Amino acid sequence: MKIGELSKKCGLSIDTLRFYEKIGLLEKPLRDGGGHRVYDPAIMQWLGFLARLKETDMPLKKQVEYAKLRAMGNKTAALRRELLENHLQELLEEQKRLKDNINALKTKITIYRQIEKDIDDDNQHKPQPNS
Amino acid sequence: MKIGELSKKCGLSIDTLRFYEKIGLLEKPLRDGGGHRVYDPAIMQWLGFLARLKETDMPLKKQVEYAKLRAMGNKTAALRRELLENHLQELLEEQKRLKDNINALKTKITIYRQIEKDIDDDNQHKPQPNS
DNA sequence: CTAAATGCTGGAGTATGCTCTAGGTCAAGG
DNA sequence: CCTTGACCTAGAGCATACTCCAGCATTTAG
Repeated sequence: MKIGELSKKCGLSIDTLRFYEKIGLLEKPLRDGGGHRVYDPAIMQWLGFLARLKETDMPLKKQVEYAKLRAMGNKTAALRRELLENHLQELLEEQKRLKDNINALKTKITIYRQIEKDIDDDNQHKPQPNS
Repeated sequence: MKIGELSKKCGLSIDTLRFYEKIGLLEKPLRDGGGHRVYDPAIMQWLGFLARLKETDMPLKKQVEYAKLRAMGNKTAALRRELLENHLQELLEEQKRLKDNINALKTKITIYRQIEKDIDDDNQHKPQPNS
């Protein structure tokens, strides 16, 4: 699979794929006779996992850290698990913050509804000048 | 209240306060004889609200949009409510995504525990070379 | 065989959200 | 009076995560 095809399949731009390779998130793929990258289809699994990490806003640096451990094989499983557990902790805290913020926002919106209602009430008492 | 004091009270750096003023997130404060900014303590409420929006990753552009409406008075209450309701929608979606990602991460971590266990089991059968 | 499409590299550019610097001015204590 | 600390402006610089560009090589369809 060449880079254009992979790009279409995984939804990342060609530039992004090359960028990810440059920063060490993707292993350097084999090259064909003309020097073009040739990807093993198995890279899709990895890209899918990276997409998960990305969706949770894990910074690229941490993703790269993870990738480096992964490249070292099964013996780094414990370290990788720790890294993911730390990240999970952060996500759980984020979830808590998000809940709080959603509640605060709902309250604020309720207040706005009240303001709008008050204005309406006011208009009923004092009809507008142009009416 | 001068900028240094406000900075300490609200937790934003002096530079950030000036930056927020520049982009229109904070109204231009009065100045004293020497041209130094003098803030009304009421600004703390506004900064508190902005902190909420920031915590939910509302981009500064949107915050500025909100600030502009706010500066126009109560007649923009409905528009501001809409803006907040849109943002709330996004947060609810974010909450859903976060939940999914947390579950996926938990699964992944469980898999790692299994790998670690397998390695351990393996070591029991084939004691290490250096033992 | 050739033209269009695809790929290559290195490096510059972009957007966001600050953060820092240079080169001053202003205010308060010793 | 003079030093020190807080403040001022305009503009440069930084981290993150891409995104685009120039200029050239390779591949593929007709």
